[in-house]
Amino acid sequence: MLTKSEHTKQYILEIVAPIFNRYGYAATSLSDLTSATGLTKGAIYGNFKNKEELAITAFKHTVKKLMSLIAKHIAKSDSPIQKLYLIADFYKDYYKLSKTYGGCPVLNIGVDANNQNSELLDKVRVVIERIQDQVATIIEDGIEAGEISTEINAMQYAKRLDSMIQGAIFMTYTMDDEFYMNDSMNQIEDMITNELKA
Amino acid sequence: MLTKSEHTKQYILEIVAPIFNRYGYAATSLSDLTSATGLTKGAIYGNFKNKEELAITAFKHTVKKLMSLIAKHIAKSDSPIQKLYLIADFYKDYYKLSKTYGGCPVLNIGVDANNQNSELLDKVRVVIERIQDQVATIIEDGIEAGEISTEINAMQYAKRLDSMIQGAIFMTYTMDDEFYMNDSMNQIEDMITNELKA
DNA sequence: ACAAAATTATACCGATTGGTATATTTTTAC
DNA sequence: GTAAAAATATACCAATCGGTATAATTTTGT
Repeated sequence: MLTKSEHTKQYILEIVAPIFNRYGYAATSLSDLTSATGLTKGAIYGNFKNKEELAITAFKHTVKKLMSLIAKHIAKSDSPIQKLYLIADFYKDYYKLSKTYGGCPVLNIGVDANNQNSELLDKVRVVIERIQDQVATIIEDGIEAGEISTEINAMQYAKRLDSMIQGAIFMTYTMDDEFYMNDSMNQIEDMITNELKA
Repeated sequence: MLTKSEHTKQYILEIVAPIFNRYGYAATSLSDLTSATGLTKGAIYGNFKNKEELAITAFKHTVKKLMSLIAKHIAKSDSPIQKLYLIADFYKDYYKLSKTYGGCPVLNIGVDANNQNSELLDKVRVVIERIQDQVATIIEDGIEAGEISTEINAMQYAKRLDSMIQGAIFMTYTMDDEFYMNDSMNQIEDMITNELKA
């Protein structure tokens, strides 16, 4: 059974994570968090050392949820190349989905933390590397399974896909226009079909 | 001849623009600006109505400079398709270049202003649309000149290129790794050669 | 050179910032 | 049920926030 403070901790994260994600670290004040949670500074500082630790934990909290969702989506197929198509498919709904969490944490916190909060930036980098490793592993599995051309450099291709996805997320959010996400995912599907397929 | 306040205004923008660009609107305080410029609040508020107007003017200031640089680079050729190659070439040096200005203003201010400062966000959108219009015009010129396939939807392709470029900028900055920019520009060059060319 | 005008510096405003010490309340263990 | 412990609320801290009124300085036109 979870302790009382463990419940409060989760409750705080649930409320606070989208706020940090949406407004950024500096633009989020403690009073924003107390008024959103209905708790006082005493409760928050009793559960988190300071604002920075809270922001870092909140970032991890959101990433964990989103990673779990995409993992579940990818699991719909055992075929490596189908998993790649499923990644593109997942991101077609990503705008609506990530809005729930205050936007894409990798994009938002990545830009926000750059030249600002080296600890947070470090966490973002770790997440990006983990995502790319997972995609690269899928590609390597596809090569081994004979589904994907042996000419493909798995890690390079994973980075390329990641870069395209992040660009699509940025454009979709900034212009409030899903064209970018849809077009980019169509492009990625074409790449899988025309460049990756063995 | 420029008036005294016109000189001061330009001096303030020169110093202040990279700071807003790097740290974002909320994380930049007036005291950051006074200590960086060596001026006092009196001087700054004598030349700009408030912090927001200063941030907006600073954003326009940086964009104007960068747009002028890329325009000069593109002007090296009269051929539309060569202009597209020159755009890719320009961005190969963009990381080092934009660092001088505190990063890419479209990316940084775009993310920073989203759900935060609607006036600034609006300016970012205008800039993005202007850039895309210019690229689309080059593509259309290329189609008319018989250099580019008539199958190409100019505006759609301009948006696609823009999205890829912004993704590369984000990844390059966040990971502090120019691989992303180089790889994306190579990819764009391949697209020009294999998809666009008539 | 001098007065008028424009520009910049100083001093101050109330509000808010992140954070803490302590008091109060709630939960836990027996 | 009660005392100890844990968790939350309250009250307060110095520092800083954006902004302004006014004083001092500098530039301008003659």
